[in-house]
Amino acid sequence: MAPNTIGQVARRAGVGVETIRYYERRGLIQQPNDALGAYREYPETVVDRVRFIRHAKDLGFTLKEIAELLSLRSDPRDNCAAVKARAEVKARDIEARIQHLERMVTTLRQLAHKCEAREASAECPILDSLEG
Amino acid sequence: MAPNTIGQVARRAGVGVETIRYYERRGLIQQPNDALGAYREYPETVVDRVRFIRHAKDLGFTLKEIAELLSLRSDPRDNCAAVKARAEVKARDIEARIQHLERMVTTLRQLAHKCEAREASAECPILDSLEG
DNA sequence: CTTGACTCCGTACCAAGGTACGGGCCTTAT
DNA sequence: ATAAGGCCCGTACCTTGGTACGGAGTCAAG
Repeated sequence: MAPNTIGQVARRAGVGVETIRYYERRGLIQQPNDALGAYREYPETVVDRVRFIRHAKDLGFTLKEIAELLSLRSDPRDNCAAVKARAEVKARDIEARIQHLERMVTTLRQLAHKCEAREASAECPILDSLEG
Repeated sequence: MAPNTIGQVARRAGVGVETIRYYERRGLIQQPNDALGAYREYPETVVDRVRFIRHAKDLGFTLKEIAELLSLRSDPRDNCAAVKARAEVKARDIEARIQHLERMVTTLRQLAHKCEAREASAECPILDSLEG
C-alpha cells in the first residue's frame, strides 16, 4: 500500500498538492509530524478532512467558517445545535444574496424591455438611465 | 462656484477620492489636462460618468465590462442593440448564479432538517454528511 | 547509478476593486 | 504669513482561495 504522501492525499481528495499545503498554512489540517524518511506521511483522516472542507465550501462556507465547523466537530460537548445554527445562518445569508441578485435581474430586464419600445434614433434608454 | 477638483467630483459622485484616481488608472475616466494652477480640473461630465459606473456596477457589471459599455456609448453607430445584448447576457449570467445559490440553500435546509430528526446523542448529521 | 517523478520550503503572483501611506507642494482663510 | 486642509504621485497593502516558481533534496524503477 502506497504511503500517504501529500500527492496521494491530494489525488484521493480531488484537489491539488498546493491546495493541501495551503490548508496546512491556514491551520485547517494538522501538519503530520511522523515523517517517512524525508517525506511527510499523513494520517488517513486527512483525506476525509479535505473532503469535508470541499463540501462545506460548495455550500458557501468560507475557509474561516470551515475552521470553526472543524473545531465544533472536535468539541466533545453538544455541538450539533451550534452546527445547525450555522447552517441556518448561512442559508439566510445566501437567500439575502439571492434577493439582491434578483433585484438586479429585474432591473436589467426592465432596461432591456425599454430598449424594445424606444423610437428609432432616440438615445439608448439603458445608457441613458445609467447616467441618472 | 467651486472648481471641479478631484475632491469635488468624488463628493458629488458619492465615492472616495481614491476611487476616482483608481478609475483614472483603469482608463474609465479621462485624465483632465486643463489644470487650474497646480490642481487638475475635471469637466462637468465626469461626475455623470462616475455615477454611470456606480450604477452599472450595482447591476453586476465588472469594471472591464463597464469600460466596454462606455466605449459603446461614445460610438456613433447604432449601439443600443449591443448594449441591450449585454444587459441580457448579464441577466442570464446572474440567473445562473441564483440557481447555484438556490441549490446551496436547499441543501443547507435539508441538512438542518435532518438535525431536527436525529436521535439524541447520535452523531451530528450535518458534520457527518459533509465528510461523505 | 542514473533518470524522472515526487517532495520540501519559502516566496511571489493572480483576479477585482479598491484603500492606505508618505513626502512634498498648493490654496485658502484667518 | 502661517496653519489647515486639499491635492499630486508612486507605491504598497487588503481580501479570498488558491496557483506558480525555483532550487535543493529524495525516492523508486530500470
